[in-house]
Amino acid sequence: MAKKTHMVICRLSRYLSILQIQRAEDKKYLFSHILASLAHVTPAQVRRDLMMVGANGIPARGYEIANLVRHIEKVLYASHEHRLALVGVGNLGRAILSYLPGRMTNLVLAAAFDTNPSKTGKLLHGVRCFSLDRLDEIVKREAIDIAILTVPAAVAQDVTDRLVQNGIRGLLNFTAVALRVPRKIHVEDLDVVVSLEKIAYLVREKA
Amino acid sequence: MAKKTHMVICRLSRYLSILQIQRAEDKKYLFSHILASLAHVTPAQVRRDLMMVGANGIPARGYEIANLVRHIEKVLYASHEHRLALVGVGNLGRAILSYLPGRMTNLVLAAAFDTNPSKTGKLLHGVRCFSLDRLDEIVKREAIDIAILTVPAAVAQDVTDRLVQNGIRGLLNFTAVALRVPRKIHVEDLDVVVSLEKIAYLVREKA
DNA sequence: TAGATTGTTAATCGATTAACAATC
DNA sequence: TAGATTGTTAATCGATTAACAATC
Repeated sequence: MAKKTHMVICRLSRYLSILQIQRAEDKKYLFSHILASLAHVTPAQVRRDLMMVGANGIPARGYEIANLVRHIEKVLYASHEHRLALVGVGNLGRAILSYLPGRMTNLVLAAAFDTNPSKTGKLLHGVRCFSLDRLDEIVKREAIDIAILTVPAAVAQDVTDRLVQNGIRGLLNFTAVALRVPRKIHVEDLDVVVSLEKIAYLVREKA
Repeated sequence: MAKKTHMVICRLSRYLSILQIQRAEDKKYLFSHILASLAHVTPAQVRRDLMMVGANGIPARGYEIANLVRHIEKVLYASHEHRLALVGVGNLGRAILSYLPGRMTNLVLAAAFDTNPSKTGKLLHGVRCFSLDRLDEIVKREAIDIAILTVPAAVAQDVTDRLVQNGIRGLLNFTAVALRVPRKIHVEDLDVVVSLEKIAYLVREKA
């Protein structure tokens, strides 16, 4: 299967939520141009994305929704469970902890880490919080393979190194730091300030 | 000036923070390949980005840091102030409110909105929180042109419509909803779940 | 000058778009 | 069949990479 870019994954995720609504309304088939208008993309884009995941439509009838959902879920959702850790239970970390549960399929928040003793040992939104000292031990024990990094910038690289050493393979980085990781590790940067600066830039340009 | 993509803006932002550290260490000039290694990109990439913002280097000496900072800031930071509103002071909204102040240049958080009466009227991290009923009035009065959307998915489109009607021109969308907006409005989607699903997908693919 | 840098140019790669033929 | 859809193909566009000439 070909590589999927962020945009494709993002669109597939969007299609899926639309399809589930359509299915709830007892529709069996859906035309690509209907799906396209609901997801705000072009019909051709929809068809290409769906071909990519291996789903075929029928001319004059469209795509079978149940079939489509199955195909998209196969690509989007892990066949096996991924186990996640959140490192850094500050304001942002807590917000993510409260937001995620129930919104993911086959992605399990298995642990949270923080240095603050007032947080460790507690259960936060159903997730056990451990001391950062125990990172190595817990990451291995819980077979965690993806981490969400919401620590202060100053310690971001150190924490990353420890995570990588203990077998982490994917990283969602909320810090503004350019993390240095081995090639095999996938890092996704998500900086709110950068996004806002980009929006401000585009707003000025379009004016 | 040509269009700048998200990646360019992201890199420029990264260069800037590195340059400011270098300047603090009293360095006057910096070679592109040094900057490149610090930002984890190729030297050619750095040079292209810097040419794009109109900065010129000197062979055998490199780029003058002060000059460079000026050029990047000119592109990255607004010449005039942008005023932001945050709509939806839930867990995520609060986290963003606490995170942003002091991290932005020429971007001012002018107001927050929520329906919950226990939050309205208060000052949250230095930002006044208003009732959602007063959205139209306040957005106009405060000349807000960019909004951060952290409301529940169910009301996202409604709130967006009201924001657009009152002159918002850029939108950072944290909801999973595909917002329908006029062409002139720039929407940036930032969905944590989608990012995690992408990471999980890439982790599986690389395995 | 020699060496290491810079800016420039053409080539590559990926994703998107547009035009077309095939299908029910 | 006719009409509206689908899959396929070639063309376009943008960003990145690689190779080169110019500069201090």
